Amino acid sequence: MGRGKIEIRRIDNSTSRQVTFSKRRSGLLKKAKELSILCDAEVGVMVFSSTGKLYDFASTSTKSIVERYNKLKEEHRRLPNPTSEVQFWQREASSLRQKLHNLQQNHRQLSGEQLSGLSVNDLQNLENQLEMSLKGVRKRKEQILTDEIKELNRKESFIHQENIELCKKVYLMRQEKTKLQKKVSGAECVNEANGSSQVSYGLLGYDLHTPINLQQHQPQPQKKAALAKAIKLGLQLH
Amino acid sequence: MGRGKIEIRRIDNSTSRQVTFSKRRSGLLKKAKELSILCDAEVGVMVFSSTGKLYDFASTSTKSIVERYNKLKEEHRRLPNPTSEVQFWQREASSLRQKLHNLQQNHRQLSGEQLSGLSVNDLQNLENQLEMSLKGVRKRKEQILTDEIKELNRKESFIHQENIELCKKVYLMRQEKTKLQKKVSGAECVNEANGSSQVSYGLLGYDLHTPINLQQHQPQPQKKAALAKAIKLGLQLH
DNA sequence: ACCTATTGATAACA
DNA sequence: TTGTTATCAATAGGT
Repeated sequence: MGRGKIEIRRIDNSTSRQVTFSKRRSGLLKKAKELSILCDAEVGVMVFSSTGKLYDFASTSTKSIVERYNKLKEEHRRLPNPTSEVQFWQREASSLRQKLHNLQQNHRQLSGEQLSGLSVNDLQNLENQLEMSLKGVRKRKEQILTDEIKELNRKESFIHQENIELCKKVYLMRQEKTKLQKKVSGAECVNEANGSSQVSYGLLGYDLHTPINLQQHQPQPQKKAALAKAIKLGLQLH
Repeated sequence: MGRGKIEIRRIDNSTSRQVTFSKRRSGLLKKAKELSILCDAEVGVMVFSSTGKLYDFASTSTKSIVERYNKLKEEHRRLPNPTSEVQFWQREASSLRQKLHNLQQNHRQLSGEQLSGLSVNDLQNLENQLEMSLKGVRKRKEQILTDEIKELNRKESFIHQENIELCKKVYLMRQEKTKLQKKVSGAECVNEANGSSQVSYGLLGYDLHTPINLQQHQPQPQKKAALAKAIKLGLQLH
Protein backbone atom coordinates (compact mmCIF):
# COMPACT_ATOMS: atom_id res chain seq x y z
CA MET A 1 0.00 0.00 0.00
CA GLY A 2 2.02 2.83 -1.30
CA ARG A 3 3.39 4.12 -4.55
CA GLY A 4 4.75 0.70 -5.27
CA LYS A 5 4.65 -2.62 -3.56
CA ILE A 6 7.66 -3.68 -1.55
CA GLU A 7 8.93 -7.08 -0.62
CA ILE A 8 9.02 -7.89 3.05
CA ARG A 9 12.71 -7.94 3.80
CA ARG A 10 14.98 -5.69 5.83
CA ILE A 11 15.10 -2.22 4.29
CA ASP A 12 18.71 -1.50 3.44
CA ASN A 13 18.62 2.27 3.34
CA SER A 14 18.79 3.35 6.94
CA THR A 15 16.90 6.59 6.39
CA SER A 16 13.91 5.02 4.73
CA ARG A 17 14.07 2.18 7.25
CA GLN A 18 13.75 4.78 9.98
CA VAL A 19 10.86 6.52 8.22
CA THR A 20 9.06 3.27 7.56
CA PHE A 21 9.62 2.21 11.15
CA SER A 22 8.05 5.38 12.41
CA LYS A 23 5.04 5.16 10.14
CA ARG A 24 4.35 1.46 10.44
CA ARG A 25 4.90 1.53 14.17
CA SER A 26 2.17 4.09 14.64
CA GLY A 27 -0.01 2.14 12.23
CA LEU A 28 0.51 -1.02 14.26
CA LEU A 29 -0.28 0.67 17.55
CA LYS A 30 -3.37 2.26 16.05
CA LYS A 31 -4.63 -1.08 14.80
CA ALA A 32 -3.94 -2.68 18.15
CA LYS A 33 -6.02 -0.01 19.80
CA GLU A 34 -8.85 -0.41 17.31
CA LEU A 35 -8.87 -4.16 17.77
CA SER A 36 -9.08 -3.85 21.52
CA ILE A 37 -11.97 -1.41 21.29
CA LEU A 38 -13.92 -3.01 18.47
CA CYS A 39 -13.71 -6.53 19.79
CA ASP A 40 -13.46 -5.97 23.49
CA ALA A 41 -10.11 -7.75 23.65
CA GLU A 42 -7.09 -7.22 25.83
CA VAL A 43 -4.23 -6.26 23.57
CA GLY A 44 -0.59 -5.47 24.25
CA VAL A 45 2.12 -4.50 21.80
CA MET A 46 5.79 -3.93 22.49
CA VAL A 47 8.21 -2.62 19.90
CA PHE A 48 11.93 -2.11 20.33
CA SER A 49 13.62 -0.05 17.65
CA SER A 50 17.01 -1.27 16.48
CA THR A 51 18.50 1.48 18.63
CA GLY A 52 16.80 -0.03 21.67
CA LYS A 53 14.05 2.51 22.20
CA LEU A 54 10.73 1.12 23.42
CA TYR A 55 7.30 1.89 22.01
CA ASP A 56 4.33 0.10 23.46
CA PHE A 57 0.60 -0.07 23.63
CA ALA A 58 -1.61 -1.80 26.14
CA SER A 59 -5.39 -1.75 26.19
CA THR A 60 -5.30 -2.10 29.96
CA SER A 61 -1.76 -1.98 31.31
CA THR A 62 1.34 -3.71 30.06
CA LYS A 63 1.93 -5.11 33.49
CA SER A 64 -1.46 -6.74 33.69
CA ILE A 65 -1.10 -8.13 30.18
CA VAL A 66 2.32 -9.58 30.90
CA GLU A 67 1.00 -11.05 34.14
CA ARG A 68 -1.87 -12.62 32.29
CA TYR A 69 0.44 -13.96 29.65
CA ASN A 70 2.76 -15.49 32.19
CA LYS A 71 -0.11 -16.98 34.14
CA LEU A 72 -1.55 -18.55 31.04
CA LYS A 73 1.65 -19.69 29.41
CA GLU A 74 3.38 -21.12 32.44
CA GLU A 75 2.39 -21.42 36.02
CA HIS A 76 5.59 -20.10 37.55
CA ARG A 77 8.58 -17.77 37.38
CA ARG A 78 7.75 -15.77 40.49
CA LEU A 79 8.19 -17.89 43.59
CA PRO A 80 8.35 -21.57 42.90
CA ASN A 81 10.93 -22.31 40.29
CA PRO A 82 14.06 -20.23 39.96
CA THR A 83 15.45 -23.02 37.82
CA SER A 84 13.03 -22.31 35.00
CA GLU A 85 14.53 -18.86 34.71
CA VAL A 86 17.92 -20.42 34.18
CA GLN A 87 16.46 -22.93 31.78
CA PHE A 88 14.86 -20.20 29.77
CA TRP A 89 18.11 -18.33 29.35
CA GLN A 90 19.94 -21.52 28.56
CA ARG A 91 17.48 -22.24 25.82
CA GLU A 92 17.76 -18.67 24.60
CA ALA A 93 21.53 -18.97 24.49
CA SER A 94 21.25 -22.28 22.73
CA SER A 95 18.92 -20.87 20.12
CA LEU A 96 21.20 -17.89 19.56
CA ARG A 97 24.18 -20.20 19.25
CA GLN A 98 22.29 -22.17 16.64
CA LYS A 99 21.48 -19.05 14.66
CA LEU A 100 25.07 -17.93 14.94
CA HIS A 101 26.26 -21.29 13.72
CA ASN A 102 23.96 -21.25 10.73
CA LEU A 103 25.04 -17.78 9.80
CA GLN A 104 28.68 -18.75 10.12
CA GLN A 105 28.08 -21.75 7.89
CA ASN A 106 26.42 -19.54 5.34
CA HIS A 107 29.24 -17.06 5.66
CA ARG A 108 31.84 -19.69 4.98
CA GLN A 109 30.03 -20.85 1.89
CA LEU A 110 29.74 -17.26 0.74
CA SER A 111 33.50 -17.12 1.19
CA GLY A 112 34.00 -20.11 -1.06
CA GLU A 113 34.84 -22.52 1.74
CA GLN A 114 33.02 -25.60 3.06
CA LEU A 115 31.60 -26.37 -0.35
CA SER A 116 31.67 -30.15 -0.04
CA GLY A 117 28.03 -30.69 0.82
CA LEU A 118 26.61 -28.66 -2.04
CA SER A 119 25.09 -29.80 -5.30
CA VAL A 120 25.89 -28.23 -8.64
CA ASN A 121 22.65 -26.29 -8.39
CA ASP A 122 23.47 -25.00 -4.93
CA LEU A 123 26.84 -23.92 -6.25
CA GLN A 124 25.25 -22.20 -9.19
CA ASN A 125 22.96 -20.27 -6.83
CA LEU A 126 25.94 -19.33 -4.72
CA GLU A 127 27.79 -18.16 -7.78
CA ASN A 128 24.88 -16.01 -8.88
CA GLN A 129 24.58 -14.55 -5.42
CA LEU A 130 28.27 -13.70 -5.34
CA GLU A 131 28.08 -12.10 -8.74
CA MET A 132 25.19 -9.95 -7.59
CA SER A 133 27.19 -8.92 -4.52
CA LEU A 134 30.20 -8.12 -6.63
CA LYS A 135 28.04 -6.01 -8.88
CA GLY A 136 26.75 -4.10 -5.87
CA VAL A 137 30.21 -3.50 -4.48
CA ARG A 138 31.60 -2.35 -7.82
CA LYS A 139 28.68 -0.06 -8.40
CA ARG A 140 29.22 1.58 -5.04
CA LYS A 141 32.96 1.94 -5.69
CA GLU A 142 32.40 3.47 -9.08
CA GLN A 143 29.89 5.84 -7.55
CA ILE A 144 32.41 7.07 -5.00
CA LEU A 145 35.15 7.53 -7.58
CA THR A 146 33.00 9.33 -10.12
CA ASP A 147 31.73 11.58 -7.38
CA GLU A 148 35.29 12.35 -6.38
CA ILE A 149 36.27 13.13 -9.96
CA LYS A 150 33.24 15.29 -10.47
CA GLU A 151 34.13 17.24 -7.36
CA LEU A 152 37.68 17.74 -8.54
CA ASN A 153 36.50 18.95 -11.92
CA ARG A 154 34.23 21.41 -10.22
CA LYS A 155 37.08 22.69 -8.07
CA GLU A 156 39.37 22.96 -11.04
CA SER A 157 36.97 25.02 -13.08
CA PHE A 158 36.36 27.24 -10.10
CA ILE A 159 40.05 27.81 -9.61
CA HIS A 160 40.48 28.40 -13.30
CA GLN A 161 37.87 31.11 -13.13
CA GLU A 162 39.64 32.63 -10.16
CA ASN A 163 42.84 32.49 -12.14
CA ILE A 164 41.34 34.48 -14.97
CA GLU A 165 40.16 37.12 -12.55
CA LEU A 166 43.63 37.35 -11.06
CA CYS A 167 45.20 37.69 -14.48
CA LYS A 168 42.95 40.61 -15.20
CA LYS A 169 43.99 42.19 -11.94
CA VAL A 170 47.64 41.66 -12.79
CA TYR A 171 47.13 43.28 -16.15
CA LEU A 172 45.52 46.31 -14.55
CA MET A 173 48.20 46.59 -11.90
CA ARG A 174 50.92 46.41 -14.55
CA GLN A 175 49.30 49.28 -16.35
CA GLU A 176 49.10 51.32 -13.18
CA LYS A 177 52.70 50.47 -12.39
CA THR A 178 54.01 51.63 -15.76
CA LYS A 179 51.89 54.75 -15.46
CA LEU A 180 53.45 55.45 -12.06
CA GLN A 181 56.95 54.75 -13.37
CA LYS A 182 56.45 57.22 -16.19
CA LYS A 183 55.30 59.82 -13.68
CA VAL A 184 58.32 59.14 -11.48
CA SER A 185 60.84 59.28 -14.30
CA GLY A 186 59.09 62.37 -15.70
CA ALA A 187 59.79 64.24 -12.45
CA GLU A 188 63.45 65.41 -12.41
CA CYS A 189 63.88 65.36 -8.67
CA VAL A 190 66.15 62.51 -7.46
CA ASN A 191 64.52 60.54 -4.65
CA GLU A 192 66.83 59.03 -1.99
CA ALA A 193 64.34 56.25 -1.31
CA ASN A 194 64.70 55.00 -4.89
CA GLY A 195 66.60 51.81 -4.03
CA SER A 196 64.13 50.56 -1.50
CA SER A 197 61.32 51.40 -3.84
CA GLN A 198 62.85 49.26 -6.58
CA VAL A 199 63.15 46.28 -4.23
CA SER A 200 59.52 46.77 -3.43
CA TYR A 201 58.63 46.67 -7.11
CA GLY A 202 60.55 43.51 -7.57
CA LEU A 203 58.79 41.80 -4.72
CA LEU A 204 55.49 42.98 -5.99
CA GLY A 205 56.08 41.60 -9.43
CA TYR A 206 57.15 38.27 -7.95
CA ASP A 207 54.20 38.12 -5.63
CA LEU A 208 51.85 38.72 -8.47
CA HIS A 209 53.16 35.95 -10.63
CA THR A 210 54.02 33.11 -8.36
CA PRO A 211 50.67 32.44 -6.72
CA ILE A 212 49.00 32.52 -10.08
CA ASN A 213 51.17 29.78 -11.40
CA LEU A 214 50.77 27.84 -8.21
CA GLN A 215 47.03 28.02 -8.37
CA GLN A 216 46.98 27.15 -11.99
CA HIS A 217 48.91 23.97 -11.42
CA GLN A 218 47.91 22.97 -7.95
CA PRO A 219 44.78 21.01 -8.91
CA GLN A 220 46.56 19.07 -11.62
CA PRO A 221 48.49 16.60 -9.46
CA GLN A 222 45.39 15.96 -7.38
CA LYS A 223 43.34 15.19 -10.40
CA LYS A 224 46.04 13.04 -11.90
CA ALA A 225 46.25 11.04 -8.69
CA ALA A 226 42.52 10.44 -8.74
CA LEU A 227 42.66 9.34 -12.34
CA ALA A 228 45.53 6.99 -11.66
CA LYS A 229 43.62 5.60 -8.71
CA ALA A 230 40.55 5.09 -10.83
CA ILE A 231 42.47 3.39 -13.58
CA LYS A 232 44.31 1.19 -11.14
CA LEU A 233 41.01 0.12 -9.64
CA GLY A 234 39.69 -0.82 -13.05
CA LEU A 235 37.08 1.86 -13.34
CA GLN A 236 35.90 2.50 -16.88
CA LEU A 237 36.20 6.18 -17.50
CA HIS A 238 33.86 7.54 -20.13
CA MET B 1 -11.50 -0.08 4.66
CA GLY B 2 -14.48 -2.06 3.76
CA ARG B 3 -17.84 -1.64 2.17
CA GLY B 4 -18.48 1.25 4.50
CA LYS B 5 -16.61 2.99 7.21
CA ILE B 6 -17.25 2.01 10.79
CA GLU B 7 -17.00 3.87 14.01
CA ILE B 8 -14.32 2.66 16.40
CA ARG B 9 -16.47 1.48 19.26
CA ARG B 10 -17.36 -1.93 20.64
CA ILE B 11 -19.25 -3.93 18.01
CA ASP B 12 -22.58 -4.84 19.52
CA ASN B 13 -23.46 -7.82 17.37
CA SER B 14 -21.53 -10.67 18.86
CA THR B 15 -21.21 -12.61 15.63
CA SER B 16 -19.75 -9.81 13.60
CA ARG B 17 -17.60 -8.87 16.59
CA GLN B 18 -16.18 -12.40 16.46
CA VAL B 19 -15.63 -12.22 12.71
CA THR B 20 -13.99 -8.83 12.92
CA PHE B 21 -11.81 -10.04 15.77
CA SER B 22 -10.58 -12.92 13.72
CA LYS B 23 -9.82 -10.81 10.66
CA ARG B 24 -8.26 -7.86 12.41
CA ARG B 25 -6.26 -10.06 14.75
CA SER B 26 -4.52 -11.80 11.89
CA GLY B 27 -4.02 -8.45 10.21
CA LEU B 28 -2.40 -7.08 13.35
CA LEU B 29 -0.07 -10.04 13.74
CA LYS B 30 0.87 -9.84 10.08
CA LYS B 31 1.72 -6.17 10.39
CA ALA B 32 3.74 -6.81 13.52
CA LYS B 33 5.76 -9.40 11.66
CA GLU B 34 6.29 -7.10 8.69
CA LEU B 35 7.43 -4.29 10.96
CA SER B 36 9.95 -6.51 12.68
CA ILE B 37 11.37 -7.70 9.38
CA LEU B 38 11.30 -4.44 7.45
CA CYS B 39 12.79 -2.34 10.21
CA ASP B 40 14.93 -4.86 12.03
CA ALA B 41 12.98 -4.25 15.25
CA GLU B 42 12.06 -6.55 18.09
CA VAL B 43 8.29 -6.74 18.18
CA GLY B 44 5.90 -8.56 20.45
CA VAL B 45 2.11 -8.65 20.35
CA MET B 46 -0.28 -10.30 22.78
CA VAL B 47 -4.00 -10.52 22.21
CA PHE B 48 -6.56 -12.03 24.53
CA SER B 49 -9.98 -12.63 23.05
CA SER B 50 -12.95 -11.80 25.19
CA THR B 51 -13.24 -15.53 25.83
CA GLY B 52 -9.71 -15.54 27.24
CA LYS B 53 -7.91 -17.27 24.40
CA LEU B 54 -4.40 -16.04 23.70
CA TYR B 55 -2.98 -15.12 20.31
CA ASP B 56 0.53 -13.76 20.16
CA PHE B 57 3.42 -12.88 17.93
CA ALA B 58 7.03 -12.30 18.83
CA SER B 59 9.83 -11.55 16.41
CA THR B 60 12.26 -13.32 18.74
CA SER B 61 10.46 -14.91 21.68
CA THR B 62 7.76 -13.46 23.86
CA LYS B 63 9.73 -14.28 26.96
CA SER B 64 12.79 -12.51 25.72
CA ILE B 65 10.71 -9.49 24.81
CA VAL B 66 8.96 -9.40 28.15
CA GLU B 67 12.31 -9.73 29.91
CA ARG B 68 13.68 -6.89 27.87
CA TYR B 69 10.63 -4.83 28.64
CA ASN B 70 10.90 -5.47 32.34
CA LYS B 71 14.59 -4.73 32.38
CA LEU B 72 14.06 -1.46 30.60
CA LYS B 73 10.89 -0.37 32.38
CA GLU B 74 11.64 -1.31 35.94
CA GLU B 75 14.75 -2.47 37.65
CA HIS B 76 12.95 -4.78 40.03
CA ARG B 77 13.32 -8.53 40.23
CA ARG B 78 17.00 -7.72 40.74
CA LEU B 79 16.65 -7.71 44.50
CA PRO B 80 14.57 -10.79 45.20
CA ASN B 81 16.62 -13.30 43.30
CA PRO B 82 19.66 -11.99 41.48
CA THR B 83 20.85 -15.52 40.97
CA SER B 84 24.32 -15.42 39.53
CA GLU B 85 23.32 -18.39 37.40
CA VAL B 86 20.63 -16.37 35.70
CA GLN B 87 22.90 -13.40 35.33
CA PHE B 88 25.50 -15.56 33.70
CA TRP B 89 23.10 -16.84 31.11
CA GLN B 90 21.69 -13.40 30.48
CA ARG B 91 25.18 -12.15 29.79
CA GLU B 92 25.83 -15.14 27.59
CA ALA B 93 22.69 -14.41 25.59
CA SER B 94 23.58 -10.77 25.33
CA SER B 95 27.05 -11.55 24.08
CA LEU B 96 25.72 -14.04 21.56
CA ARG B 97 23.21 -11.49 20.34
CA GLN B 98 26.06 -9.05 19.82
CA LYS B 99 28.10 -11.58 17.86
CA LEU B 100 25.08 -12.45 15.79
CA HIS B 101 24.52 -8.81 15.04
CA ASN B 102 28.12 -8.29 13.95
CA LEU B 103 28.04 -11.32 11.74
CA GLN B 104 24.80 -10.16 10.18
CA GLN B 105 26.38 -6.81 9.44
CA ASN B 106 29.34 -8.51 7.83
CA HIS B 107 27.05 -10.81 5.91
CA ARG B 108 25.10 -7.89 4.51
CA GLN B 109 28.27 -6.26 3.28
CA LEU B 110 29.38 -9.52 1.72
CA SER B 111 26.03 -9.52 -0.03
CA GLY B 112 26.62 -6.10 -1.50
CA GLU B 113 24.25 -4.29 0.85
CA GLN B 114 24.90 -1.73 3.56
CA LEU B 115 27.87 -0.33 1.72
CA SER B 116 27.39 3.28 2.70
CA GLY B 117 29.97 3.40 5.47
CA LEU B 118 32.83 1.94 3.49
CA SER B 119 35.80 3.66 1.88
CA VAL B 120 37.05 2.89 -1.60
CA ASN B 121 39.76 0.78 -0.08
CA ASP B 122 37.31 -1.20 2.02
CA LEU B 123 35.24 -1.74 -1.09
CA GLN B 124 38.28 -2.89 -3.00
CA ASN B 125 39.05 -5.43 -0.27
CA LEU B 126 35.47 -6.63 -0.34
CA GLU B 127 35.63 -6.97 -4.10
CA ASN B 128 38.82 -9.01 -3.90
CA GLN B 129 37.30 -11.22 -1.24
CA LEU B 130 34.21 -11.82 -3.35
CA GLU B 131 36.30 -12.64 -6.37
CA MET B 132 38.25 -15.18 -4.36
CA SER B 133 35.01 -16.71 -3.16
CA LEU B 134 33.67 -16.84 -6.68
CA LYS B 135 36.82 -18.56 -7.83
CA GLY B 136 36.45 -21.16 -5.09
CA VAL B 137 32.84 -21.84 -5.93
CA ARG B 138 33.51 -22.14 -9.64
CA LYS B 139 36.43 -24.45 -9.06
CA ARG B 140 34.28 -26.71 -6.93
CA LYS B 141 31.52 -26.70 -9.51
CA GLU B 142 33.88 -27.55 -12.30
CA GLN B 143 35.32 -30.32 -10.20
CA ILE B 144 31.91 -31.89 -9.68
CA LEU B 145 30.99 -31.66 -13.34
CA THR B 146 34.25 -33.09 -14.64
CA ASP B 147 33.97 -35.91 -12.12
CA GLU B 148 30.47 -36.61 -13.31
CA ILE B 149 31.57 -36.67 -16.93
CA LYS B 150 34.50 -38.91 -16.16
CA GLU B 151 32.20 -41.30 -14.37
CA LEU B 152 29.83 -41.36 -17.32
CA ASN B 153 32.65 -42.06 -19.71
CA ARG B 154 33.78 -44.92 -17.52
CA LYS B 155 30.27 -46.35 -17.42
CA GLU B 156 29.88 -45.99 -21.12
CA SER B 157 33.03 -47.86 -21.96
CA PHE B 158 32.10 -50.57 -19.49
CA ILE B 159 28.71 -50.96 -21.07
CA HIS B 160 30.24 -50.92 -24.46
CA GLN B 161 32.48 -53.80 -23.42
CA GLU B 162 29.47 -55.65 -22.08
CA ASN B 163 27.74 -54.97 -25.34
CA ILE B 164 30.52 -56.61 -27.30
CA GLU B 165 30.32 -59.68 -25.08
CA LEU B 166 26.59 -59.88 -25.63
CA CYS B 167 27.02 -59.58 -29.36
CA LYS B 168 29.38 -62.51 -29.29
CA LYS B 169 26.82 -64.52 -27.33
CA VAL B 170 24.12 -63.59 -29.81
CA TYR B 171 26.30 -64.69 -32.64
CA LEU B 172 26.94 -68.05 -30.96
CA MET B 173 23.28 -68.57 -30.13
CA ARG B 174 22.26 -67.75 -33.70
CA GLN B 175 24.63 -70.43 -34.89
CA GLU B 176 23.22 -72.95 -32.44
CA LYS B 177 19.72 -71.99 -33.42
CA THR B 178 20.30 -72.52 -37.14
CA LYS B 179 22.00 -75.80 -36.33
CA LEU B 180 18.92 -76.92 -34.37
CA GLN B 181 16.57 -75.75 -37.10
CA LYS B 182 18.44 -77.79 -39.64
CA LYS B 183 18.17 -80.81 -37.41
CA VAL B 184 14.43 -80.22 -36.93
CA SER B 185 13.68 -79.75 -40.62
CA GLY B 186 15.88 -82.72 -41.44
CA ALA B 187 13.65 -84.95 -39.28
CA GLU B 188 10.37 -85.68 -41.21
CA CYS B 189 8.20 -86.02 -38.15
CA VAL B 190 5.57 -83.25 -37.82
CA ASN B 191 5.60 -81.70 -34.37
CA GLU B 192 2.26 -80.47 -32.94
CA ALA B 193 4.02 -77.96 -30.78
CA ASN B 194 5.38 -76.17 -33.86
CA GLY B 195 3.28 -73.00 -33.49
CA SER B 196 4.24 -72.41 -29.92
CA SER B 197 7.82 -73.11 -30.75
CA GLN B 198 7.81 -70.50 -33.50
CA VAL B 199 6.35 -67.96 -31.15
CA SER B 200 9.10 -68.85 -28.76
CA TYR B 201 11.70 -68.25 -31.45
CA GLY B 202 10.22 -64.92 -32.21
CA LEU B 203 10.35 -63.88 -28.59
CA LEU B 204 13.85 -65.12 -28.23
CA GLY B 205 15.07 -63.15 -31.22
CA TYR B 206 13.41 -60.06 -29.92
CA ASP B 207 14.76 -60.54 -26.44
CA LEU B 208 18.26 -60.89 -27.76
CA HIS B 209 18.21 -57.78 -29.82
CA THR B 210 16.31 -55.24 -27.86
CA PRO B 211 18.41 -55.11 -24.70
CA ILE B 212 21.54 -54.78 -26.74
CA ASN B 213 20.27 -51.73 -28.53
CA LEU B 214 18.92 -50.35 -25.31
CA GLN B 215 22.21 -50.72 -23.54
CA GLN B 216 24.10 -49.32 -26.43
CA HIS B 217 22.06 -46.18 -26.47
CA GLN B 218 21.10 -45.77 -22.86
CA PRO B 219 24.22 -43.90 -21.78
CA GLN B 220 24.02 -41.47 -24.67
CA PRO B 221 21.13 -39.30 -23.46
CA GLN B 222 22.63 -39.25 -19.97
CA LYS B 223 25.92 -38.06 -21.24
CA LYS B 224 24.33 -35.55 -23.53
CA ALA B 225 22.34 -34.17 -20.64
CA ALA B 226 25.47 -33.81 -18.58
CA LEU B 227 27.22 -32.03 -21.40
CA ALA B 228 24.30 -29.70 -21.94
CA LYS B 229 24.27 -29.00 -18.24
CA ALA B 230 27.96 -28.27 -18.24
CA ILE B 231 27.70 -25.95 -21.20
CA LYS B 232 24.69 -24.21 -19.75
CA LEU B 233 26.57 -23.66 -16.53
CA GLY B 234 29.41 -22.04 -18.39
CA LEU B 235 32.01 -24.71 -17.74
CA GLN B 236 34.93 -24.68 -20.12
CA LEU B 237 35.23 -28.13 -21.53
CA HIS B 238 38.73 -29.03 -22.62
C1' DA C 1 -14.80 -19.49 3.74
C1' DC C 2 -14.89 -16.66 -0.25
C1' DC C 3 -15.94 -12.27 -2.84
C1' DT C 4 -15.57 -7.17 -4.11
C1' DA C 5 -16.51 -2.36 -3.24
C1' DT C 6 -14.54 0.69 -0.40
C1' DT C 7 -11.86 2.65 2.96
C1' DG C 8 -7.36 2.69 5.10
C1' DA C 9 -2.40 2.41 5.16
C1' DT C 10 1.64 3.72 3.26
C1' DA C 11 5.92 4.13 -0.33
C1' DA C 12 7.85 7.57 -2.71
C1' DC C 13 8.58 12.17 -3.12
C1' DA C 14 8.88 17.15 -1.92
C1' DT D 1 10.24 15.53 10.16
C1' DT D 2 5.83 16.37 8.30
C1' DG D 3 2.66 16.52 4.53
C1' DT D 4 0.90 15.01 0.01
C1' DT D 5 -0.67 11.69 -3.23
C1' DA D 6 -0.76 7.61 -6.12
C1' DT D 7 -1.14 2.86 -5.13
C1' DC D 8 -1.49 -1.20 -2.81
C1' DA D 9 -3.59 -3.77 1.11
C1' DA D 10 -7.05 -4.64 4.61
C1' DT D 11 -11.47 -5.42 5.43
C1' DA D 12 -16.96 -4.53 5.99
C1' DG D 13 -20.79 -6.36 4.40
C1' DG D 14 -22.56 -9.97 1.65
C1' DT D 15 -22.91 -14.79 -0.36
